[in-house]
Amino acid sequence: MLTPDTVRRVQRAARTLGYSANAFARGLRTNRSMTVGVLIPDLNNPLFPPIVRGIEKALLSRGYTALLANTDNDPERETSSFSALLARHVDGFLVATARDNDEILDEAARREIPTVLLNRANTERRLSLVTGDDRAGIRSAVDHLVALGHRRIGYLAGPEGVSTAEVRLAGFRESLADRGLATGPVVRSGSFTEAAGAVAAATLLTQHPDLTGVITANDLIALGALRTMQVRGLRCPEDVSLVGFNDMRFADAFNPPLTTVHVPHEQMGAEGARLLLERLDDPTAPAKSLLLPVHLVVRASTTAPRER
Amino acid sequence: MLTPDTVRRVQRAARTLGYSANAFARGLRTNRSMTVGVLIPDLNNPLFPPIVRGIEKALLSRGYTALLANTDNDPERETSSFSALLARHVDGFLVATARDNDEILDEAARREIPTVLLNRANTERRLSLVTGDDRAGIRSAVDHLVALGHRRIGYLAGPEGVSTAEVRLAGFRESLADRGLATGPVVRSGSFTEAAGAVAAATLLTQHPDLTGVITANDLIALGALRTMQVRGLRCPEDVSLVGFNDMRFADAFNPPLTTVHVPHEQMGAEGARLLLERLDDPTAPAKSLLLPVHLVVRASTTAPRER
DNA sequence: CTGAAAGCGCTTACAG
DNA sequence: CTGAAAGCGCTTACAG
Repeated sequence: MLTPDTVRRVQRAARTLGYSANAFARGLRTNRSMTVGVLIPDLNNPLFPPIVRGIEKALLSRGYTALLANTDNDPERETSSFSALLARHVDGFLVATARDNDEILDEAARREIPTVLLNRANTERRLSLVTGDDRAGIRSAVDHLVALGHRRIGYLAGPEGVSTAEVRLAGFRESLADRGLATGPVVRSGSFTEAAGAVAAATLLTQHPDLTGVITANDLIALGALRTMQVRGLRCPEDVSLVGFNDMRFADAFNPPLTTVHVPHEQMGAEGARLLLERLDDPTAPAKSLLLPVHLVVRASTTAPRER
Repeated sequence: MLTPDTVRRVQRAARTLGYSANAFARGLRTNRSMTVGVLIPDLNNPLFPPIVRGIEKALLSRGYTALLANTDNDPERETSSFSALLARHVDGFLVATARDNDEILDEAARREIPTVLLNRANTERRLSLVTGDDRAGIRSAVDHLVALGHRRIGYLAGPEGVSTAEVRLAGFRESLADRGLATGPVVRSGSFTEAAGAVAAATLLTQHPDLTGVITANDLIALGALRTMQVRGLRCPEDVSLVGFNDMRFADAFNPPLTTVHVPHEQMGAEGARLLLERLDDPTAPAKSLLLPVHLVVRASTTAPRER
């Protein structure tokens, strides 16, 4: 018979000696690793570190550790990182890589590993996910420009086949239609990067020199557009007003500070982790979609259109 | 007797069936996890994602996986993350958290877990490390301002007890002395952040309104200084020239684009991982210090001092 | 309620 | 050279 006192003394001894159960032996026996795989497409994009932070905070309190893999938007690295995580017996996945028709999602489903999507919409699968309300975000950007008096508004879209790009583009078209405005010109940026955004902006501004406002699918594309405008001697916002998306870190330090749609990324990570923990606790829990509210942050890159 | 052909067929079958050895069982037996713990002080600081990327690239090819922990510069989270990594039997540590007198380093040494420091100098321990050549970097910043004609140069230092802060500050004082200039005024920023940098810049510029040039211990502090100058109606570079450190992502997008010292962070991560792999392959390998070359990138935040 | 025993899936030292 | 056996350190089903 162990007295409570004995229990306490043993626990204290264990602590002072730095004992902790061997994770290998435990995992081998229980088939659980207390580990979650996190797939991030581009850690250098400032939108992702806050997501990772939210994830880590939510997992840590429950004794889980995040295994982070940065795929650099490279399908091959995505596959090999995914395999490495599988081999380490992660209990679940948080997936922020954004390609549609993703075979890693099929594989996770086949192995019945709980998976939650972050910052990307669902495809046909029944997976839990957390996104910002992209449609409402783009709508607030359109409303802002229209309220300032803009009527000729262009759009720099994200790459094809990426769900956030598609939702935001659809939101742009809908919002203009709802306002009774003709569909503005759209140019796709080849990727969510500054370089691709600069190229796309050059095309858009050359083909449509009459535009007074441009909305972009994310802040990096907006930054590329700023650069293109500068090269061409176009002033922002006097000649063209510009709106970004994400309110990523440093968007307020650009020249000019960028009007953009704020997305609560740290919360996104935390909520995603929480949804995953629910599934880990109860594998029969139903899939959920969480849509986080977003809001426009008005800075100096937008103003009323110049008279022409 | 297994023919080579049989071997091949078995291997193929294993591959198609998706077999991979159970990592728990292997770890239990071999006491190796093929896993490396990475401690990062602040993933939201753009200097760290490239380091992580370099680490991951170098580890992946050798079959190791990085377990990333972001400590938010919080000693408590550092300790708990470190314990979580220990419990997962990481084979080694890459440590970029920068507090001096770090008990986690003692603990790693006690357990004989190979450890490499990134972006921070050694304390008394005999550990391998990789840093940028901070001294030379600050010297190039001083030389640049002096060559432009500046004589009254101030310095915004990093927080006390952080090795990079101390080395760069010493470099500033040395460089001025070597140039035969009086030591310029120094104000410490409470942390390597924009907010703390803004506060420190306010103090420096109030106490020394005659300064024509300011060098900062990192780009975030410089960004805070830019903000303070803007609030006070001081123009950069016309009134005060400003130099950052790190050449972090987006330093070229600031207003004005920041003159700063470029540090090869991705290479830093990769070299650090390589040093760690050396130790893992041969625990008797001697400790090495790697000093990576840096260079000044001149942008629009520095110019010749105004006549007064 | 308690304690001994089996077994998770590997690797490796050892017998044949 | 080959193959069977032991054992890593846990957890848990089971006998007492």
